[in-house]
Amino acid sequence: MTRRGAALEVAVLGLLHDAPMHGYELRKQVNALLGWGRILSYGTLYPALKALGRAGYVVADETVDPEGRGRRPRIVYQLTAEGKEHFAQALEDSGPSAWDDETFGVRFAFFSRTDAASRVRILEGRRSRLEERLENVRAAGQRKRDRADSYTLELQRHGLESVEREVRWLTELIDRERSGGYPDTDDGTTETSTTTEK
Amino acid sequence: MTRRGAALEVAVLGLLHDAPMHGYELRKQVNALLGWGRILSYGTLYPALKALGRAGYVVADETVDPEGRGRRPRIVYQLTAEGKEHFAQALEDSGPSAWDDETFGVRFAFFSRTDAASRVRILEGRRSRLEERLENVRAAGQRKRDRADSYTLELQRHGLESVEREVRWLTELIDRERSGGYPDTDDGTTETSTTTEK
DNA sequence: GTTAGCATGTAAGGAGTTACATGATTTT
DNA sequence: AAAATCATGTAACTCCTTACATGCTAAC
Repeated sequence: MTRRGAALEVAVLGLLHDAPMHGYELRKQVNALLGWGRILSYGTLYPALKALGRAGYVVADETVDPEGRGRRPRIVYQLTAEGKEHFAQALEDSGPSAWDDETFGVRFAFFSRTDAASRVRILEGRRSRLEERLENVRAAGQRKRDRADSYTLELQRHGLESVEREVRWLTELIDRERSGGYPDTDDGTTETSTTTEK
Repeated sequence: MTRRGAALEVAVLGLLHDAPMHGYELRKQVNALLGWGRILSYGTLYPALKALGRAGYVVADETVDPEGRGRRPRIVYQLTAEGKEHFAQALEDSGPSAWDDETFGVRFAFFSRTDAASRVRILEGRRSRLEERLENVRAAGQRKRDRADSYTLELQRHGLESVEREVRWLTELIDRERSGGYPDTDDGTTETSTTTEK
């Protein structure tokens, strides 16, 4: 299956895994994570939270009056055990859906919770995806059927360079992963045992 | 107005302006233009062409049997006078909608049909948009409420560098536009000094 | 002769935005 | 006192993808 809208779900689950939060705060964190232009609206977030609740992955606690004052009660969401389980499983998925433009960033942001083997698979998958694109664009550049004024060419040149740059970045990261450059994840949630065989 | 789905419309109109085409060919050209990942489906293209037809911007000619052989008739679309008019007007729009991630590339691709003043406005608008983003991300980096493991940091660093790189690219292009055989007209936005600090 | 590419569409649905609606709290 | 920001949602709509449906033509 690997549904398409997985990016938001993973982001929300991951952030709530870090710490329980209410919607307003969550939105800001998600925007920082997905960031770079796309801004998540409440019209997406709240329904998504409800769906996550129906699925049993989060629970909504209406925290009344945090400190003694008459503060408006805010609805704080937190992960259930099922939610943690589901998140862990989502992080294991290192297939094509993890290489998408939209998804990759989020998956990368939670790499410290992802096992090293999956990390390398995702990075390599992403790299081949980009190399494939380069291949196509370069091939298209050969056969001259397409429009080729100087601006289109300039745009293509810049795009090509950007992608090449990201490929080099990925290569560096892969090398670093292989040589164990990153400190190993040691948060409490080390898939202690039993869990999740497919 | 400035509808959101303008990118596809401008792309189609612009490509048909270059030369009449049938849908299948058009799709490939649009993909080359919008390219870099997103692939346009027929489910989007054909309804869009119908809508453009209803709006009076294109006409569909069913070319029967191009050469003598019993070839399947293909439906060739071409711009009407209204379509050309509408396209020209769309190219004049150098407001915020032309600075979007999705739109900017398409608008840039048709710069050779855009007048020089609009070109500069679009490039500058795009640049300020990106600089605004940099500002926000850098500010967010200061206050340490957000998650900050090494991977998130690495992602942010790379994103920052990419955007900075695009800003430099835009600056080069703007300089080139200004010096490129264009007498310094009184286009209102004279920031001859002051800029680029900060 | 069968696979790959050419060619044109429709129907259903997903993912998200905008605009609407409402009100409390904090800062200036 | 006003403005900004906090806080939570709903309804309508748009853009686009996926999957379906159909059939021709070129190449291997």
